[in-house]
Amino acid sequence: MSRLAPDTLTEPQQRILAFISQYMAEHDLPPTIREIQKGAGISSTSMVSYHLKALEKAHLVNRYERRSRGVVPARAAHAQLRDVVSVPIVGRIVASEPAPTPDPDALADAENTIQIARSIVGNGDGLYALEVKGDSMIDALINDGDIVIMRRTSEVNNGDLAAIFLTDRNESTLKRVYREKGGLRLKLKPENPNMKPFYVDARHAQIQGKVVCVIRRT
Amino acid sequence: MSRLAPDTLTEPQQRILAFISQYMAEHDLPPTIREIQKGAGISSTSMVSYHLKALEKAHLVNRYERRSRGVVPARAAHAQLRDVVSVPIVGRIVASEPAPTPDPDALADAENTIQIARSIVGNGDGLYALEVKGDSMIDALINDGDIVIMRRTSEVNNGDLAAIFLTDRNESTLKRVYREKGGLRLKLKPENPNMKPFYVDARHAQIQGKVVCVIRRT
DNA sequence: CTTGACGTAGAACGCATGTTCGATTATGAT
DNA sequence: ATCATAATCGAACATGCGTTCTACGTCAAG
Repeated sequence: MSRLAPDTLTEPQQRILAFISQYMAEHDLPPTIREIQKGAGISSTSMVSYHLKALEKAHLVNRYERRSRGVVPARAAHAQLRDVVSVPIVGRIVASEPAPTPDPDALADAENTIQIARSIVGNGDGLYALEVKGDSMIDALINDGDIVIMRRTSEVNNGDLAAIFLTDRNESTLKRVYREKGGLRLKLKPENPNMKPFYVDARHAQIQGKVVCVIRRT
Repeated sequence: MSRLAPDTLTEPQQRILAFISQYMAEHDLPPTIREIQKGAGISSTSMVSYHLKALEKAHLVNRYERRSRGVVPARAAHAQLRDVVSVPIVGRIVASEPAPTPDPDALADAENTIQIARSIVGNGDGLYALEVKGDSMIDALINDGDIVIMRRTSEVNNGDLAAIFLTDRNESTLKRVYREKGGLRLKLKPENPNMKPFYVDARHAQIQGKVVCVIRRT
C-alpha cells in the first residue's frame, strides 16, 4: 500500500475521505457536499469545499467541477486500477505438448476467462491462464484441474517458476529455473522439495513464461 | 448469469441501461436524468423518468428518490455482489498444531487480508485463510508459503478437501474425506495421486472446515 | 502590535436536477 | 368505431446542490 503522505492530512480531511469511501460502498454513488458535511461532522459546506480542495491537490480525490456528487476517491477514478483483472484461459497444458501461448487476437469471452484480484497478480499486462490436465505437473505441486496464471516473458530471474518447453523431449514442464555455467546449462528444480533437480542444455530449452499464481478451486 | 426477462425490455430501456453502465465505468458516478436523456438518445426527461420506472419495477436499477444521480444499476446496488471479497488470514497452519479457526472479533485489517475474486470463491460468508508453513502439507500439493482459503463448516460431503484435526496425533492435515462403515471410519485421501490413502477412527478426527481454494503466489 | 496565512461560519446566489402535470398521439383489443 | 392503455412531449415547479463572498477568530513571524 503506497499512500501519499497521509500524515500531512488533517484529521477532518481523513474523516472526509473515510466517509466518502464508506458512503460509496453503501450507496454506489458519491455523496453530496452537504452529506459529507453531516457524515464527516464538518461545520459548514464551505469548510467541506475547503478541505476538498486540499484533498484534490493531494490527488486523493478527483472532482467534476460544478457537478452534483462530483467528488470520487482518486483510486476509483481510473479504470486501470480496478480491483479485478480478467485473465483469458488460452488452453490446456499437457506434459507432452508445448504450453499454449496467448493469441493476441483471442477475445476474452466470459466462458474462457478467470477473474483474479489485482492485489494478487499486480499488473494485468501479458497475463494468460492455463488449465492443467492430468497429473503431469505433480512435481510442481500442481494437479489435474488447477489453473496456472502465467505472464508471458522471455526474461526470467534465477529461482523463478517458469514454463519451459524442452525441445529435445518435445514437452512442457513447470520448474524453478537457475542458469548455470554461464547460461549454458539450466538447472530445473521441481517445486516439490521431495524431488531432485535435474539439468538440461540451455539450447534445448525455451522459456515460455513465468508463473505468477496457481489457483486450485475445490 | 440470470437475467430477468431481458426480452420484455423495450429498446430504449436497453439503451438507458447500457448507457448508465458505460457512464459509471467511465466516471465512477451515476449520470443525471438529463445526461441519460442525451446519452441514450431519449427525447425528453419525462420519458427517461418513464422508462426508469419500468426498469425499477423490473429490479434492474435501484433508485434514490429525489436525489441527484440517484439511479444505479441493480447489480452494483448491494455490496454483497461486489466482485472481490476480502478474506482474513487468521493464522498459519503447521502440521503439529490444530489449524486456527476464525476469531469472530478479529478485524480484517489490510495487512492480514487477501482479496479474492468472488467468481472464484462464491459467497464470502465463513471464509478465512491460512498461510501454510513448511512442507507438511506436501501430500495435499500445498507448499510452504501457499495460502489456503477455507470455509468454516462442520458438514462435508464425501470427496471434499477438508482440514481435519486428528486428536490422537494432535495435528492438522488437509485431505479428501470419505466416510466409511456408516460414518465410524474416515478415509483420508491425499490430493497427491502418488500417495496412498489412510484411515482413521471418526471419533479421533474433527473437521475444521473445507478447502475452497488454494493460492500460490510466485 | 501588526501582518498575513490559515482555519471557520453562515448565508446567499444561481444553475442543476428530479419530479409532476396536462395534453396529444399510437396501439390494440372488443 | 370505441375505449382503455401505453407511449410521448414540452413546460413548469420546487428544491437540491456546488460555489462564492463576507466577516470573524487564531496564531506565529516580523
